[in-house]
Amino acid sequence: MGKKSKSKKPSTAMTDVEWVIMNVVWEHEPCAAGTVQEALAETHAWAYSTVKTTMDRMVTKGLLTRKSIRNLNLFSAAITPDNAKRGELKRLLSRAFDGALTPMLQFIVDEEELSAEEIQQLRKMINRADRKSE
Amino acid sequence: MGKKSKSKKPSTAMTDVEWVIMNVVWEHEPCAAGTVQEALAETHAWAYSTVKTTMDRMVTKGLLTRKSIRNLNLFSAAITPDNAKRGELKRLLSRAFDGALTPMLQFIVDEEELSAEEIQQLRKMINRADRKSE
DNA sequence: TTGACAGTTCGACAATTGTAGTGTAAGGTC
DNA sequence: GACCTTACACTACAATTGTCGAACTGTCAA
Repeated sequence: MGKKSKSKKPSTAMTDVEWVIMNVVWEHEPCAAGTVQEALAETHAWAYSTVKTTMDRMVTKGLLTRKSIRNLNLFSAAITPDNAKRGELKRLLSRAFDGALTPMLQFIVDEEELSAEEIQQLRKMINRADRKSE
Repeated sequence: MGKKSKSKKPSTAMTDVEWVIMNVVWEHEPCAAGTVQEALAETHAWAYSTVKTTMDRMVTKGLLTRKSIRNLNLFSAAITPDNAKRGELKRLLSRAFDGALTPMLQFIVDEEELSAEEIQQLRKMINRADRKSE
């Protein structure tokens, strides 16, 4: 079969806070809690312990993995960005669009008032996908 | 200006359970908690009080409105399906795609392996949107 | 009037989430 | 060796969420 075998893990749902942290981890992994906290200092004034606690919990949930070297904790993502996105998309799809993709696309196209440029790009994407799938 | 003035209310985020209930309310509003509970009996074995409590909380959150007649509570949605979808989409967008629409569309087109038919439909949507926006 | 019902209100409880303080162990610096 | 800085582990706590049971209250028919 030509299908890529994708997302096996249900990629546990993430809260907003977790997404914020996850995004930083993807960018810096493997990284310490302090690194993440500093990276977020501008946008989120979270105490070190807040970040750390959340990250520990994310390990428990299987969102991150931890590797301890001496007294240093290095965290890495346990799921890929694509996996996470896929999960999120799927959740949105089933909650709000009864699981059907086309209506969702319809909604976006109708509601989001795409700019001419966006439309252009989208058209290109489609052509590419089309060529690939035939 | 030509833009429709849309979504003013931030349409509070809804949990999964709330979405399930909301979907039923949209279909039956105005309706009693019992109606909702029955409608969901097949898919979710929730006790009446579970449904009722959740709906009461949704009123507090501004997701539903309540009108009491005697000892009957009739609930209605305080937000439209479109509003809710828009909110959800927006949240997804900012969490997972850094707020950018095109990358998200890109992701969907790439990852979701659209069928030839879906592609066809999408193409149609775009053409329509395109014509409208010029 | 008395049930049988449908619907209501209240309170409860465990789990999860958002947020952070505190005390402690490890490592580098003079 | 005495210190200071880091990063850690542990604990805490209020708010929100998912789930109900129990007890109370209108209604309507026998």
